[in-house]
Amino acid sequence: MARSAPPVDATAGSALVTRLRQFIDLTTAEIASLQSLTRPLRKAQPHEDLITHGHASSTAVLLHQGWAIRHRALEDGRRQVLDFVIPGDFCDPSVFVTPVAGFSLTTITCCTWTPVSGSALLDLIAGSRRIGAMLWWLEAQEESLLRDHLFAIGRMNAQERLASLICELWTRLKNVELDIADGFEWPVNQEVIADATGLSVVHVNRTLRWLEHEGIIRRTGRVYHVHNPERLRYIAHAAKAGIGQTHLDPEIAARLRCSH
Amino acid sequence: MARSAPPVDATAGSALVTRLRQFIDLTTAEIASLQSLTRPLRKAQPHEDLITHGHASSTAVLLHQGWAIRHRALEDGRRQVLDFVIPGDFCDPSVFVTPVAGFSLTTITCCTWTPVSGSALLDLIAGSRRIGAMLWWLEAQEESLLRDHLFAIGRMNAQERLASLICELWTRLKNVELDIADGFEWPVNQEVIADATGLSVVHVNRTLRWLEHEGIIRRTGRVYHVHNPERLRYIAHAAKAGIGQTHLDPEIAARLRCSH
DNA sequence: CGTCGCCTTGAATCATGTCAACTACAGTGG
DNA sequence: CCACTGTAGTTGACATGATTCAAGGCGACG
Repeated sequence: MARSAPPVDATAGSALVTRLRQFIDLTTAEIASLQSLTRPLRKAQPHEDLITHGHASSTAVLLHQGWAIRHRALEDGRRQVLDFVIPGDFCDPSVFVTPVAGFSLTTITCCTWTPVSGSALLDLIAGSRRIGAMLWWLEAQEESLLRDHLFAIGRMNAQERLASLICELWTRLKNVELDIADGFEWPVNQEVIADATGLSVVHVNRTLRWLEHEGIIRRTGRVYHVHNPERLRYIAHAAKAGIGQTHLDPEIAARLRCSH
Repeated sequence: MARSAPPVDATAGSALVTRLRQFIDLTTAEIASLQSLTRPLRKAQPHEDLITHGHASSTAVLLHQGWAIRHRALEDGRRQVLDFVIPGDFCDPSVFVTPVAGFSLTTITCCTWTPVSGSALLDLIAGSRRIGAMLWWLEAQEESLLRDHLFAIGRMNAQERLASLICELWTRLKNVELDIADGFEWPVNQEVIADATGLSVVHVNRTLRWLEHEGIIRRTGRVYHVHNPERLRYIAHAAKAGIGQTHLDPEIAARLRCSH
């Protein structure tokens, strides 16, 4: 409530604002602050490294458009995709305190993004405690995703892993792209999915076909339609795991409202 | 350099200070601040929940003595240990912005710990930007561990997983208990290890015996001795993965030194 | 019309899981 | 002192989910 914010336009940088506004009323000043995180606006082609594993990375990355992955590889070719980075993701602020990146951040489609330096981050936080808390909250969400992912890979079988990954992405995308209904484009090949789920390409293929055969999802190229959301969530154990629950506590939201 | 801090006594609360002092020169004031995080001092028996999955948890937990695990379970009994919590671990500050815990924090030995509220945390940060950065750094380390763990479970075989877990714990313990040489007590049964590595108890047993048979480790009860550190690190791919690299960047340390 | 990337499928193989039994040891109560 | 119990570690035999290898299909592209 309070003073309601102006409608968000479709320019680059709106993804983070779109995402936050679903949970918090942002003031115009706050929106302006956040929009400052669109400068400088960088464009990247697919398969560009925005952060490289083992290299110094002095800035965090705010993604506005496109898809990217965070991943780490061994010399022998084995690779693990740690998570998928979609518009509105802030990846990863803590780079400020770590001298060397522990992973690579690589685009998989054309992207627009903004590098955010540690000092810019500190200024932003100093300027508004609420924004500081929001950033903190974003990072907590990211960590929560990482834990979900760890559980899935450690203790779930192929079907459950795929189901929970699809569930997760679907939900996250709905937070930043409001027009998403029952389907979304997942612009990655099955090798990437394999590396994300800790499975082999062949088995990912089989399992996707199984999900399709069961009428749980439909696929057209790389567009995934969730045909039976209930069953998908059931298989994914999403009631418990639930990224869907990642909302901001009303009480905390209220606290954010008080502190200026 | 500067004004050197007084020797740390062996009272509860020193674990965090010990850990930080290996990377940063702490002023007496800072040590005092950090020591304030020992009140109230709580004691817990083994198998007590300090945080319960799905419940509200309004405070973070700073562990002084003992071992704990963060874990999450499914109704059907499957469980994943997300990480091991040892003295000096701050677990987990972001609880302040999340209404419901996404995991349980359970002691496995007798512990001493301190609950830290969000406001206490904010006061601490407000009091000293350097301490704020240190806390941030601690959280970054924790996230880094989570990523290592994810890689291990997703892409490594049983031997590599066990090796990297042992490597990790050994290194972390050395940061808080300076008298550790080539061995440490790991006070968990093999079921916990199985849940941490995503393996079955039986296979954990076989793999531990294999590590022992190869002369890489020795075990006496739950005391683990690293007999061939080089080979252990080689198997764990620890050169790349390396928690060992988790040092504070000199440049960043310097920056911390400037900001008061 | 050949090549390339990706998806798909079958068959063989392997790492790991499951089931079940046995050992060792500590505690407890008679 | 013994019998009983429970927890944890250990081991073998077998089952199976997932990997690997290998081949074919299919569309995009030059």
